[in-house]
Amino acid sequence: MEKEQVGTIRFQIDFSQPLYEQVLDQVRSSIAKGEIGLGEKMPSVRELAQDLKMNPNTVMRAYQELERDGLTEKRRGQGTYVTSSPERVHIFRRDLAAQYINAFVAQMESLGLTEDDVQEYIHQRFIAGKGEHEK
Amino acid sequence: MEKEQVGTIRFQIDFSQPLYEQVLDQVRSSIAKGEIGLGEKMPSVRELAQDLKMNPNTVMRAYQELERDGLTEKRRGQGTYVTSSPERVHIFRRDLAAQYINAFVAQMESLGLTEDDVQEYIHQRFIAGKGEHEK
DNA sequence: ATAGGTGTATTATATCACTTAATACACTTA
DNA sequence: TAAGTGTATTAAGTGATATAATACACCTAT
Repeated sequence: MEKEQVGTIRFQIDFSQPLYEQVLDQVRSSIAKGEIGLGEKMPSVRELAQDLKMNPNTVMRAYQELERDGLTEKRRGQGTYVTSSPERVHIFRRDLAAQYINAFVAQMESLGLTEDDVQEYIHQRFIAGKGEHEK
Repeated sequence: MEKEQVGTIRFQIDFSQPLYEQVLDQVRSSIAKGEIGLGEKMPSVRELAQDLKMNPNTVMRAYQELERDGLTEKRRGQGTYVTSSPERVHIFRRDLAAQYINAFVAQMESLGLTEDDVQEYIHQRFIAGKGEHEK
């Protein structure tokens, strides 16, 4: 697993998934968790591409999706900035969470599991995940 | 969405995901929910391929994965049968559920959500899903 | 004005996963 | 023997992903 720190953002890139998708997910996560501050300047397309050893077009694809998410804003000739609106981040988090949950519940139902089963599993899983940091 | 009934199994095939994966998931679900009985005979590779309008090789790929799951057994020259072992089905359901949950919890944590957030969301989602049948 | 940094667009090329098609073989049952 | 099983092989086509090489319009600092 490639581990790279670019500005405020930590990246772990591998080849299990499309590169643009990994960049997208990890920047989304950094913004959602507040690891990158609101209004902060993002690395330029070329800079990030060079640091992550990938093509500028690939990074571009992730950046365009971030703007569609409402998480970033482009300023012509200047660069890309994290949105200054806490609401935008909140809305994004809520929407994506809903999307993840729908998919997850569908998976659970396809296995014939009930809500109680799921709640219990989730609880166990969160307990198990305690204290696991930077493994 | 293509809707096909083949023997005891209902299929809904589209082009959003790999075909072999959709076949795999839907047969897994049918077995996990007990919609196909233990020991029951599966449609032959060629028959299912014809009914679902896809290539036998594609169906084969799904069938081989099903056997690796421990959900089916092949009898040379005869056909493919659902396993007669309830334990196998149980183990499969538990393992796959754990896998789904790990991925899901990772997604939730990447959005900075806590266990309480998740439990509440799940609860709401299950309530919302009540009464939605055969839409 | 110029140089260098922004995001963006285009064209070409390469690779890989997925899918289909056409056969062929060994096995089992009627 | 004939028909139906799973399986294997080879060839071909398609689309998503990624890279490479350029080019352009915009902004800012020198």
